[in-house]
Amino acid sequence: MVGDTPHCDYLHAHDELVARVRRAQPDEDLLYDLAELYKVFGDSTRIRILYVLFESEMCVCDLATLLGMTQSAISHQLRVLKSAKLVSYRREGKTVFYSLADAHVRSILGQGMEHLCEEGEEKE
Amino acid sequence: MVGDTPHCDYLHAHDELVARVRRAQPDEDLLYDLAELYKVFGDSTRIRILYVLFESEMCVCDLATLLGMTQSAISHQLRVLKSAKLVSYRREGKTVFYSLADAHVRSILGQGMEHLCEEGEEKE
DNA sequence: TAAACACATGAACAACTATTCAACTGTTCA
DNA sequence: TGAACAGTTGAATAGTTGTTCATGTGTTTA
Repeated sequence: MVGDTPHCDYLHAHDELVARVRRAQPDEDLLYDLAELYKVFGDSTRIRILYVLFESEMCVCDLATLLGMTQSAISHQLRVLKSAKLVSYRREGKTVFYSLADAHVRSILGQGMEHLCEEGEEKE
Repeated sequence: MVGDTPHCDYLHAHDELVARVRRAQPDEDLLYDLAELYKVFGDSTRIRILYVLFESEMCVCDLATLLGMTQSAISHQLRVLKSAKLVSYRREGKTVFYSLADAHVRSILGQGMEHLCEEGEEKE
């Protein structure tokens, strides 16, 4: 799958650097899982759901109404959020209430928002 | 595009909540951009690139060697990272060195990793 | 100037993903 | 029990995306 990798002429000059960096890399599987986690945040429907739940727990139907989408679409996305452990839920009769799973979700969203809002300010 | 949205029977009972939450929502475009930002993190090749740059600035060729991929693939992904302002670069002769753009990138990666590593511990 | 090198880019293809539609749970209440 | 409701799920489809291959750009050096 890898084939012949490129090889810049002065790579040997960087050999030590490359080796050091390689040793410092986290486990490949961990990085894969990390990407999978961010992939979950990388959809505007899911982000909107998270931001609604940021304010209050809510049932599927109200979420659908609020976001102007079908229950089915919302439910599919909640499934993704649930399996990434970003939301939790409780059942109350026919209704299922979803809420944010933990504080990490809030802080991840916060960091991302900060990055967005500070763009264009830091070059001088 | 929206069609008829669902409407659970007791929605009227939640009207106030729904209205309050709706007012608290960030601008739709902002949430879209936020999702776009996370989408950039949501690919294992790009995550691996970021984690390499976490350790040291590096040229495209060394990145390709380190990750066992073609220059072209890396270059395409660097383009994505660049336009999301997650990496910056400097030219030195024929070579282009890439590095992490700012501290946000580090802290976003850190939060994500924390979330991953704490999974399974918080249920009791 | 021409060749060699590091990198960027456009088109094409394969793999993935979000939404829709239809059918299916599980709960309530008449 | 059975109808109505809230939510879930599977299959299908349209849209998106990552990699590859071929080519193009910009820099160095012979």
